[in-house]
Amino acid sequence: MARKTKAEAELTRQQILEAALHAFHVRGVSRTTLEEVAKAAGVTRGAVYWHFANKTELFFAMREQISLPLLDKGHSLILAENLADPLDGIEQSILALFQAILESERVRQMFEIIFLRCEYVDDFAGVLEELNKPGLQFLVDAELAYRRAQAKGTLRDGLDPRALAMDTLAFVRGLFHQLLASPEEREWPRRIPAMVRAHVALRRAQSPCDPAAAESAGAALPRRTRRQ
Amino acid sequence: MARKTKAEAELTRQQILEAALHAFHVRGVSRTTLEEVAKAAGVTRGAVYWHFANKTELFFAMREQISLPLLDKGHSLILAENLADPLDGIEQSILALFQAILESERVRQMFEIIFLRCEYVDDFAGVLEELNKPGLQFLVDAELAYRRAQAKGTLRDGLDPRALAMDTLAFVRGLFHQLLASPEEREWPRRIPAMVRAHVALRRAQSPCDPAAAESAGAALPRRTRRQ
DNA sequence: CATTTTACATACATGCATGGTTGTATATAC
DNA sequence: GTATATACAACCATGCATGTATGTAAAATG
Repeated sequence: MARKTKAEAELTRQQILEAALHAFHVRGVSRTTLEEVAKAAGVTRGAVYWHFANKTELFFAMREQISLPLLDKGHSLILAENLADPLDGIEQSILALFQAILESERVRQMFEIIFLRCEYVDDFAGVLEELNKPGLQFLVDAELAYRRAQAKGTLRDGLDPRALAMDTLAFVRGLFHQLLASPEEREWPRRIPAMVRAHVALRRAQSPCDPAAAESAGAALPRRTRRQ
Repeated sequence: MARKTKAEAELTRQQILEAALHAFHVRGVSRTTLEEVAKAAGVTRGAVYWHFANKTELFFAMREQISLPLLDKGHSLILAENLADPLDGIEQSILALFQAILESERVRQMFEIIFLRCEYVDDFAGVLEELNKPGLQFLVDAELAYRRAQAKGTLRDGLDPRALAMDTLAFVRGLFHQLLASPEEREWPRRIPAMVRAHVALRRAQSPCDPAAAESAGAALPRRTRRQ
């Protein structure tokens, strides 16, 4: 057919990416055919091969487009300056991540593809390291946040920031997978914020030997009003 | 060729399962060809099709054979009676799970296949529910264990057993995925037990206003001697 | 000992996904 | 305004994975 203008070409590129997202989500990465992607995007395989060298590059492009903004936001939230309590930064960044998944169909589908509909071998083995990088970044950021909280006295005594960071990372990752593995559960929007807050609350300092304070700080489902 | 005796047939069945484990691990489930499995097992595709209807059934059989014993062991450990502290049951069952992965190549490969080399669509969508079942079981068991600890006074005050169980499940699942995602890390054998013990230690009761006790109970890397 | 069933190996038919090639009409550069 | 690069569509060749059908020799059955 006729040649398209640059803007139109970019549009079909986006349509192909969007079609790939849905196709990968429904059929899994390896079973999806570029023919399916093309048809869903309203083009032929020729167009797909024009914009992307092969299925692997299409996958990487799709993933990158959706995940990069999320990582930036999380990183900036956790280490936000001028926080009354650095633990709030940890709490907020985790909450933001899960809210993004709960609110955006696209984001959730992308993560479902990455964690449940992709086989990490051959070309895709490299993605694993990519997936670890945000985790390592969170580990560093969280440890620093915990250390700041320790300095400010908002962290419980006797806890090691590094160990806490690893524990929190495991918690986030696990909750992540639980959410992705059972997306039909309608309680998540209420349950997840409660679990995240309970997780952080376990680590907050409590006035020693003050029963009232201990109760509010250690409660499993604290109804604290959000700061900031 | 010649017909084999029943014992020999069972042996080739096991060889096929073993070959499938390795093939799935190296090439991913969807990319592995039954021809590859057959060749690795020293038979032809005819033998594979004789013992298993198709790749899906082969996958299920492989998974079931390895995972069933693990689930039984974990369940019995967490709810073991006559424990001085029910929290030790939680700790021990989690430790046993990770030890199984760290010690057995077969077990680790099986989990890597399940979590990193399989796409959960079509025939395999049902596996997701299977994967959730152990989690739900652990949730029930852990909540009960936390409740028992609460009754015995070994649990910190102000904590909700149900919320704790969900938190611990998320922690275990997350640590699980971290371990599987970076198996080359040689520190896991030391790090994981420390993290598990630190996780449980955060929830143990501490004698209020006793600095010495608080320090030992809340320490991030407690060197407690194992009970039982 | 005759019959049947078992435990495979071998061969065949089918479909489909991939990658490459070619064609082409138009936007863009000069 | 001409030349060239662009943005695809259409066509083709190849290979490979699956499933099934058939062959077969020995074990199991009675």
